[in-house]
Amino acid sequence: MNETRKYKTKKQAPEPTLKRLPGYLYYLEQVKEEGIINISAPTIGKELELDPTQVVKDLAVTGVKGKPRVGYNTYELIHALEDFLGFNKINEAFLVGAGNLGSALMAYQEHQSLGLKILAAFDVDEAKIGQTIGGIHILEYNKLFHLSGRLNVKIGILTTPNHVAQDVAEDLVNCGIKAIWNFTSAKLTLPEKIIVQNTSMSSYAAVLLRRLNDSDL
Amino acid sequence: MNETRKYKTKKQAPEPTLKRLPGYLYYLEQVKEEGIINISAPTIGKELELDPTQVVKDLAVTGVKGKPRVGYNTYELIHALEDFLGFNKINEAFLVGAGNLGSALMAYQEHQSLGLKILAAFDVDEAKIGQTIGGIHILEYNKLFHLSGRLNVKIGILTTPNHVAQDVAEDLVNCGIKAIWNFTSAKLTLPEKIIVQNTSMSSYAAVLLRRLNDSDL
DNA sequence: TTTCAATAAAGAAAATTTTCTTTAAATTAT
DNA sequence: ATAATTTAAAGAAAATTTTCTTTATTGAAA
Repeated sequence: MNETRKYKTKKQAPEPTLKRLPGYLYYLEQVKEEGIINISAPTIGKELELDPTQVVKDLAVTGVKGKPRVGYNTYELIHALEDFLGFNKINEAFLVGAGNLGSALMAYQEHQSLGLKILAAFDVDEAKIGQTIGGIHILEYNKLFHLSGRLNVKIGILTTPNHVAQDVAEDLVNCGIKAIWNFTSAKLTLPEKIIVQNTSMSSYAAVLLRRLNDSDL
Repeated sequence: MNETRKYKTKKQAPEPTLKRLPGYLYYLEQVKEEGIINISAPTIGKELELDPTQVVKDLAVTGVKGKPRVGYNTYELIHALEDFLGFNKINEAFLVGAGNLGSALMAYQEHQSLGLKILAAFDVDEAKIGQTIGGIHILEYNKLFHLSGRLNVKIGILTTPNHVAQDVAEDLVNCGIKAIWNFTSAKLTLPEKIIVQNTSMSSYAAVLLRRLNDSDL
């Protein structure tokens, strides 16, 4: 038994579960549109091609209880999921690196449904500074340090070239950023407390291409 | 024992391994730049914060053999990885949905290092048709059917709105597409043989936001 | 040479995640 | 009311992935 963790030992949800949760949320929103009030785990599982017990276990992390013979309350479940994931509050973020991928993410409106609000973007390229993409201003990189002092932004979106990623990440940490969404290929070495979410396109491409090459001999 | 698979039972690499491989590749390219000819698994592991035996197991899928006391040949390993992942050949793709995310991916040059070549993009929006982004032409959606007859494109990149994703995916399959890189939130129901790689930003956001909310109580 | 140390490879163990079973609860039909 | 059926929840088993051990090979040093 871990004495130091006697309280607050709500063992955090496993990553595979977390990754599936937005899928449930998206599906449930469709279901709600159809006016369905209650939905069972087997029904959800059938639609999303998941084991029904897996669905039950996944949804259990939100704390919502389903009723036997009835299922879950659609509305309650949606809210619990949004709540659990933090999608229904405004999660402010800074973005660094307004290149192709960066400006894409700025323009990508869908972030809003994740409650993600990019307050400002930063770049060192004079040509980009002053521009506005998707309603987000691109500011001079150095402004990051001033702005972060006034605002309490916790999320940094990293879309710089790989070779400056580590330096920028360290700057972000010094600016009080708690979590970094890393879109670069660089392996970031940062204090343990910092949450790093690596989202490298190449990982996905790797799986896709390999499976494809596997399939045709 | 599975008699039907006596030959060709090169059990395919596990997905976690595949997802790590591009990381090795990126790191090894840096190492090569520094003129380092041989590198050991423990060294790689230290840099990438991975267990050394995990590194050995991961790299073993490429078939490259390392030498005790010496390590792997950097050059050989890079090529084996590129080969294994299919990054060093041209993987032609069509993209459907030239919205924010779609045009971002078109502009995103880094795909080239994955050997991914987007031959053309398709959209139904008159305003977008005829435009060129990142050197890729946006064509009328219906042209997809003509073009696919002449070309032998196997990869489809799906960046449409969610509500048309299923229909477009089916069209792509009918056009001979073998693998779909799905950036939408829709759950695609397609023939089993079709390889679907779901890459939903919201899954990543979910993990990031949850971990962040976990950390500050 | 001969010994020693570092390391890849192969196999075993541990941890994690998914799937399977059982149990209990709740609604509907008889 | 009562029984039957569906379903969530909890626990067990299985599968997968990661980490740990052991073994054997290779190059360097004595």
